[in-house]
Amino acid sequence: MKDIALRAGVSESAVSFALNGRPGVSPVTRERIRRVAEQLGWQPRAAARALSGEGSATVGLVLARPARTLGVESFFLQLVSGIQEELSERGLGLLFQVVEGLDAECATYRRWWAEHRVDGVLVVDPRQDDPRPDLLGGLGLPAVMIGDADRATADDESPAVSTLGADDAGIMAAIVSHLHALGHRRITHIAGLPEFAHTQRRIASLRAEAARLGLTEATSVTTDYSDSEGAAATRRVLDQPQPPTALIYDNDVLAVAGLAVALERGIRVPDQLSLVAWDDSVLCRSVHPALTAPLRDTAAFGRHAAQALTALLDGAPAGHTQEPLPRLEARGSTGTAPATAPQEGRSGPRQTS
Amino acid sequence: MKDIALRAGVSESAVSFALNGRPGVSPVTRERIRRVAEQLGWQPRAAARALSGEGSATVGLVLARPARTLGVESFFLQLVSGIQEELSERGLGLLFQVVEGLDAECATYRRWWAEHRVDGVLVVDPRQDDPRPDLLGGLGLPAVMIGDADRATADDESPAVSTLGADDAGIMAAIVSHLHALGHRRITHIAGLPEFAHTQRRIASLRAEAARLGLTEATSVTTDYSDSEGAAATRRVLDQPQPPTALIYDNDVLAVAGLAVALERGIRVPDQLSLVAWDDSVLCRSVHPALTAPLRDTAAFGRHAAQALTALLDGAPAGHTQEPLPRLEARGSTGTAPATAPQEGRSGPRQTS
DNA sequence: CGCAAAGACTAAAGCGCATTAGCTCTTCGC
DNA sequence: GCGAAGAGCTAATGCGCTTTAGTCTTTGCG
Repeated sequence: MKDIALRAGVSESAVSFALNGRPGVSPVTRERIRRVAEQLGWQPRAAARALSGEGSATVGLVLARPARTLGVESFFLQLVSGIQEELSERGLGLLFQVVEGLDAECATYRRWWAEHRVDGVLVVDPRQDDPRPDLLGGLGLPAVMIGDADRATADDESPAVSTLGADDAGIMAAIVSHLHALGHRRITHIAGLPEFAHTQRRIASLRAEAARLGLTEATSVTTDYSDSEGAAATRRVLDQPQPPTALIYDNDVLAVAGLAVALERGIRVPDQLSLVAWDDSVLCRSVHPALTAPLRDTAAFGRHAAQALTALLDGAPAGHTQEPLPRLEARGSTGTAPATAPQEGRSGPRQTS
Repeated sequence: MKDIALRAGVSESAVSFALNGRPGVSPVTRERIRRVAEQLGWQPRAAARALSGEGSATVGLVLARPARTLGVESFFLQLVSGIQEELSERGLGLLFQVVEGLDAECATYRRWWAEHRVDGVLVVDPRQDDPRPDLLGGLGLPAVMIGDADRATADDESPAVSTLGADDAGIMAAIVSHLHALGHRRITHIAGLPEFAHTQRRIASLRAEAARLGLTEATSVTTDYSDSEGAAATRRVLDQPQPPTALIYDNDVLAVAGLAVALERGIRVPDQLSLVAWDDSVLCRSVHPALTAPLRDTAAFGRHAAQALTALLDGAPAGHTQEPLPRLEARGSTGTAPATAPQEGRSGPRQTS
């Protein structure tokens, strides 16, 4: 910067003014300085900038999931990819951290805050009684809860925390309607981790929809999102005396694992059993039969989250944004329910080809 | 820090010395300062630290893949997870960026370097005639090429660039041996992007192994790693007059897509066709039949990469590390080759159940 | 014509830490 | 007993940028 000032024959302050669009330099001087800076390929040093008032030009994202379930869902990289699109435009960096649990996640926020390493954070996997909005609100660290949050908390206490909602209820309604229209009356929902708020919302939505449609046999079982628990839960459910004719899985991995169990048992999909995956992904399209799934635009979701955060960083008040309802793409894994003979024993599990 | 100095009754310098383990303070004073600092929950501000000589305590990782193939492989998140384990211990942050292409990737390195935003970078997907080692070497930005690199370049020009090699040749040899032992004589390799160095190495290794074993029909076709190209390539290969009896896929997504094609055509796996996936993942274990795959410890791979980088940051000379050869896990997708009747027309494709 | 106000620019302070030079007091060696 | 050495600490400087408080010049207007 000193160089630029020297070569342009002005003071360092003038350079700073010129390059940051501040008033105090004539248009002609400004242009001259701009040219010199560009010629020298100058870029402000991030640390210096951060030290003198500006933020760190970085937002944080921490992923707290057991290692076992990491890296299986397409969801996160898609989300991050969308987040980046928005952040890059604003010249913001993304500080990324993978940790084991919630405590470590909170510790990470505290550290980032203390070190002034990030200007804000994006928070995923909202939970029931989530301590994070309060924590972040208390620290005054701008944040966006991705995938909704307890509204009660969000409203009162933490004006720095925005929320971005996915329409879990709407999606669940669409799925259940789809299955109901195909004649399914016994539906089981293989859900994810019970401590996640969206898991609870989905479970509640299933119950509500079932009530609305008069379905008496619509239940949810929770898993840890891992393939092994997905397979185990599927086995358990299919072993019931009156197994369901349709299964709803909370993510693609669970669904694929479930599909494998069905194939392994010689159960024909979708003739004998219909499957729905909550998240669409390459996975859902790759397996045979392809899995019916809601077509969420995850990258857009990430983009919107990043937008909500940048708005917050610009001083806008915290708010709530709702994602539009995605379309449910019917694929090969869902079909008309098998003829409902009252004595269902024969079409149950254990049909080894 | 001023606070700490005040409360401990010493100067700021003493605090700095004490907290950074520098000589110049008595043990008892040091302990007192430590206690006060802890009590106040003090953390050095990252920007200030970076400004005064220290590095930015951050390393960068940029992912340059077409959006289509993003977020499908478990590989990356696993890798990142391993990287983090190592970095966290050293208090280093990970700045993460997703871009569309190689040019954007290089631009990102330049910007990070100019802004002093990172102390070093981890580079994935080495390519043929890769411009990145030279670029990074030229900038003097410490870097680790993950998954080997052109040794020629690495040796001479860029003393700041280490390489971490995966034993592609060894894995390919193991796979081919496995298939050969099962009686397979016609093998096709559905590879990834041809511009990646490891793709070329795998192709070359297949050729070498085939020559060694006297296989005349061992070929490779390249794809962009996407499920659609994986499926398309599989169809094309199976449509040949003398289709192969075994397919080797360069990642899990390709393999799963290929498996779906086989199932769709009613080709029994592994009775009529054996499949091998290069990367193991939940995916490979979830589908039915489960896919034979080499059990690479991807998290360890990431850990080692991070270790190589921290070594570099500590001033160690650049070097090359080699990952151990992973074990090939035989699963349901590989079996003995179908009886090789000279007239093979019947067991070809188009067997609709 | 004189004075105020606006415009263009510079000097200097400060952000929070690390570091170097310097200062004081004790201890040791001869 | 006196100088040197060293331990324990403080004062001051600098990192590269932003920003505030000026300085100087020009312009407008009564």
